[in-house]
Amino acid sequence: VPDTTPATDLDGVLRAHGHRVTRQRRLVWEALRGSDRHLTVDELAADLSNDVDIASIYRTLGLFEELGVARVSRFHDDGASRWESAHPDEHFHLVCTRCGEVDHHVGSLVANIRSHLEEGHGFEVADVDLAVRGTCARCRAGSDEA
Amino acid sequence: VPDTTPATDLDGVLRAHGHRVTRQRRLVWEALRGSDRHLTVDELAADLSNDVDIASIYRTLGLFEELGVARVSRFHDDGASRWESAHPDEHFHLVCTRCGEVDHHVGSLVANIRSHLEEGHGFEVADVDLAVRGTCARCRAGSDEA
DNA sequence: TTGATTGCAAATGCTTTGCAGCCGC
DNA sequence: GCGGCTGCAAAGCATTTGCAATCAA
Repeated sequence: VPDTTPATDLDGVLRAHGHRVTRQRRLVWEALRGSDRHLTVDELAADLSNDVDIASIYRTLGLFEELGVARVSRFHDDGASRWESAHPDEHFHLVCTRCGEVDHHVGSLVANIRSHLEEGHGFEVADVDLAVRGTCARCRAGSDEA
Repeated sequence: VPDTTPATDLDGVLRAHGHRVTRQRRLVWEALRGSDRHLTVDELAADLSNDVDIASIYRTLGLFEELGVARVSRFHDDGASRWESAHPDEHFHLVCTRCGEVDHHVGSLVANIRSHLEEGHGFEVADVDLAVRGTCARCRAGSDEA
């Protein structure tokens, strides 16, 4: 299910902030958008192995995050960050500890959290990062993927 | 505000699972419980510098997590894990990106998330990890801590 | 042309691991 | 005494950084 995100005009965003449009940035962007999964830097590097150096991938992802077009999470305990292109709908992550799958769950929940905190506690919410670990329906049904 | 957590019988928990009670495990446990903050391993190591080797701190924390008496989070983007003794009330973390403080927010929200997912989606929830980044009320009031 | 950006390689920092000696049981 | 634990030092990995060459504007 590639091309999850509505077409973001990467070139425009870059130029609007005074950054240059480079082949590498376009490639990283396409790799991010072309996947429906959360990608580790290693996975991105594998995709782009001969085209973009891993150091540039890191720098590019950092820039994308700054520009608000990409998002990181660290919900796996293997120490590796996972990236996705920024999604317009706020969502949270369902992490299955059995099969490793990470699903998005879109709903009003994140908005509820925001307003709850803004109104009740004077906390100005910038970013809600909600990860739920557990066992997904598929894994619960079939005992495992033996 | 030390001693946040109700007295957990560490010795009992360890023995119940066939682990040995050692001086180091007691010391790490006291250091964890004696702080109201989330501690990095470095901070723990500083507290216990001449008493417990850092490798043993890592191993001990891993064991504590397995036993359910300690909890890790990685909501700071500095790559360092932060530990706290397991709290009986489910809560989520308010991370102020201005002053770095991490507050707990206890409420029904986590329970809501649980039931929402269990009932609606067949997802068996093991662990809810909710981090909200933003600016705390104190930092919003006084411009900064200059 | 010019300075932002890249590639390469070295370095950093957190965390893990192998192993000999130690200590709880 | 036995086997689990610890300390020490040496890896392991993900990520960052210095620097000369490259390329977008």
